[in-house]
Amino acid sequence: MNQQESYDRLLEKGVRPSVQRLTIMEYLLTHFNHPTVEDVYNGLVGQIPTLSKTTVYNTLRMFSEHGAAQMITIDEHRVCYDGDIHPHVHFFCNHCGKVIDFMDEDAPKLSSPIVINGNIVLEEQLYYKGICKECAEKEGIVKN
Amino acid sequence: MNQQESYDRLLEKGVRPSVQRLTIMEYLLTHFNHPTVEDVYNGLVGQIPTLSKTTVYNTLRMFSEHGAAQMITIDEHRVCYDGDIHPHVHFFCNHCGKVIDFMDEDAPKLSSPIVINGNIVLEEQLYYKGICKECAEKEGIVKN
DNA sequence: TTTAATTTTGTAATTTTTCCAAATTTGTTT
DNA sequence: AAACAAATTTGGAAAAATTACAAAATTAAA
Repeated sequence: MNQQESYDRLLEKGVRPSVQRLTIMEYLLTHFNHPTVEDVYNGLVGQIPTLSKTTVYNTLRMFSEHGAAQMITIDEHRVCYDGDIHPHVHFFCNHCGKVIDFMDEDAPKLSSPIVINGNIVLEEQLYYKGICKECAEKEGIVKN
Repeated sequence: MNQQESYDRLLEKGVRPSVQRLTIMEYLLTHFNHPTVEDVYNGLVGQIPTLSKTTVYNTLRMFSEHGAAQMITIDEHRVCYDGDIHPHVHFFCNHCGKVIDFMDEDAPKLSSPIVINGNIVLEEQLYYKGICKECAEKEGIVKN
């Protein structure tokens, strides 16, 4: 499916490909539900039985360092990742812990590294927190 | 010092005051360096020798739920808190892990809860990541 | 096809955070 | 102020997430 795309993404971002790295990237490019390390591991250990959780940790962190994926730390409990590296806003539901994309909202887009008071800005993120539609309906909060 | 201010903040945000809560709020209002639970605990255990770390965890989380403090989760390792609840941008240094305020930058300000696609937005945060001035100079990256 | 370099693995350790029941404190009513 | 109820705090133990690290496996280079 997204093998080629995964490969391209790694090369483009200066990440040397390997079986594990390609597979993990492919997972990100077919699962845009902001998976955690646990999710990625569980999703791939059937395919790569020897896969180590450490590898998933290292690889995802490395992807984010190379800009090949986005690290999302809104949830105080777990880090999750996003294969979509276009600027977009994230919404975190305080009730169910789900992260959803707000594509249509204005997201800050950093064209190139900027310097503010001597501090080098490499990345910016905007997120919202609140109660998602499903939870709001379930809880009977029902706001429109 | 900030006793009165601490007291007012708690009342204003609907948090029932107690010795521990007042002391913790006072700590936040005199230490704007984005302290972690650990920092707050260490800073106060001299004053309140029986202070429990659990209390600090519970209290800070509760403050943020009541809007009496901001919870910051940029650092994947530890949550930190900000007694400054005015909208402002945070900058996180990838090298030293420090969080600094960017007061002059445009921060998104949520006037009242808004609803996007049925999702209720209660809070929004914008942050930058990069390399702080000190680290940049130390590392010889020196960009201007 | 050796040798070197990189990557992966797996276990153990560390760190952060939560759980929970007992103890304490606070507030209320008499 | 004494007794009672409610809320808060405490501390130790447990859970969850993440990292360290050295050995094993894989890949690249010579």
